[in-house]
Amino acid sequence: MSDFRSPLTDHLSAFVDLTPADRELLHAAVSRNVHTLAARQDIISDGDRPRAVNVVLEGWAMRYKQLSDGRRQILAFLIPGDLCDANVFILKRMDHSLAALTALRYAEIAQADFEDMMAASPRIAKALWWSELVTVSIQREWTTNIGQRSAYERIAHLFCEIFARQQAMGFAPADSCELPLTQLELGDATGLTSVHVNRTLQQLRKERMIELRGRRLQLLDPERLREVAMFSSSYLHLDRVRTPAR
Amino acid sequence: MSDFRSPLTDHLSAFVDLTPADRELLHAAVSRNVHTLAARQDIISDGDRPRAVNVVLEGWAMRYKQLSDGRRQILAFLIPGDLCDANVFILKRMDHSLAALTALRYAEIAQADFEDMMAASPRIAKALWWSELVTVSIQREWTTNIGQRSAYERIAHLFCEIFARQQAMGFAPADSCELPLTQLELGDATGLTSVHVNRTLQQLRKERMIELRGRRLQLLDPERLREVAMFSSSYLHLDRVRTPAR
DNA sequence: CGAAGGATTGATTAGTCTCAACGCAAGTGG
DNA sequence: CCACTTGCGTTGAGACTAATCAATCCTTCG
Repeated sequence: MSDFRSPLTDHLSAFVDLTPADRELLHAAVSRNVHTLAARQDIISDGDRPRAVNVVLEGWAMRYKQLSDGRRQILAFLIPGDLCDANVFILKRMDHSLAALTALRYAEIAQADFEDMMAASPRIAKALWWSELVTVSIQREWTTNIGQRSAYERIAHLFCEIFARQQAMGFAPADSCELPLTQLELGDATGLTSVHVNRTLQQLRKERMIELRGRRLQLLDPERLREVAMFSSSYLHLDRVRTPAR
Repeated sequence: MSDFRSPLTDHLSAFVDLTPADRELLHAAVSRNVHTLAARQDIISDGDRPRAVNVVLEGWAMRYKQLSDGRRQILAFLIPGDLCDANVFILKRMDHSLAALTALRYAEIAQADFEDMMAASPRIAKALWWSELVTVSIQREWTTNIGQRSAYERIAHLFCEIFARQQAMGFAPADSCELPLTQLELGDATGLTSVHVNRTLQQLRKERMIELRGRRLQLLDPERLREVAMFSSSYLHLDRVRTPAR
């Protein structure tokens, strides 16, 4: 029975085979200090001293930066299983904020627990670093997305990524996935206005590539979507390493 | 006499106090395997298997991504002392490329040496992670820069960053620094065409904020430049302020 | 001296933003 | 249960930023 599954173990399993002991460790770490938060509340704000490693358990969160004149850039979407900032302790202050996008459940892992866990299991340590490196890789892809692609390609690319990540976590049945974002949020993530996001979505719909109802994204033609987005999932590094689980 | 100074020790000293033993370790790591490369040559290409941690010793390098249709996004500029990708070994394939922008001297640190060094000195380990976290932080700022700022603000911001980083390393006398980049490269870094970069530079010049001759950038009015760029150096996490090079 | 890469300029166009209004659905308080 | 509010999506017109295309000019360098 109890095999200690959690979003975190599922997330890390995309990269390494965890032993039952690993799972137990991770489960414990993620159970000690669980919080809930309403949508739109900050988990931690720009300028704060980092307290802990946060792990999303339920709901979506985001990383964002606000310019002095109010413009906001969303830097990342965090879905269940995602970690925020392994090793943030090293930095004295947050240079951006984390906030709940939906009602959120998340766990805080204290610095000491985090370090103990990495010391206790080389597999966990490796998986955590993998997760961290993937985060950076995604950030680079976002820079490229915003810097080089047109609005149309950009939204298509974001959708491919969001779908691929949820699929990797095993919670994307068939060709659809959750998308609990407003058009304003999509705009702040892609460097577009919500008005233009709206028109771009209409075009994607008209061309029968996507359907968007409620908080669900339906990919009607994933192949063509990936093509117009020039999407290749390699930057997500979803290649499993099979280390003999002992 | 030999106090084992190198661009790498200078870089890491922006964050921690290194002991003489630390410096010696770092110096050794960076001396074992030094390469030179002509401008425009790849150090390592997208899709390659990561070999080693690279450290820039002389000249500038860049991190970039190329879309399938040829568009290129420059993701980062690397100056002497900068490390490329601590722990890349964990990933199987590069998801972007590294290339020399100018004639380049760089060192390769083998995986084993890198890990030994981190194990041998907690200060070095911490400093290396600091460096890694700052890299990510800069990447997030670039996303924000491209996503939210106008061409004018964007170029101004990039210049502020380039200047601040060189100043932190102690090789920016007064209000000027190196800028060995073509307008095309500036464009690929900021998501603009070289033509528009050219016009934006003219405006910055006309307004007496910068001067740009040869491969040098002169800040005529750093204060105002920072203001229009909405630049705050906090994301560089230069917690320790360097004393000017002697 | 000629070639080549880079910078500059001009004219035109495309893509995205701005502003402003309106529609619709869900939630709230009386 | 209705009137009101609020948040989000949609639409239109017009303005403006940045891209495109195409020369031309400079500089550097072999």
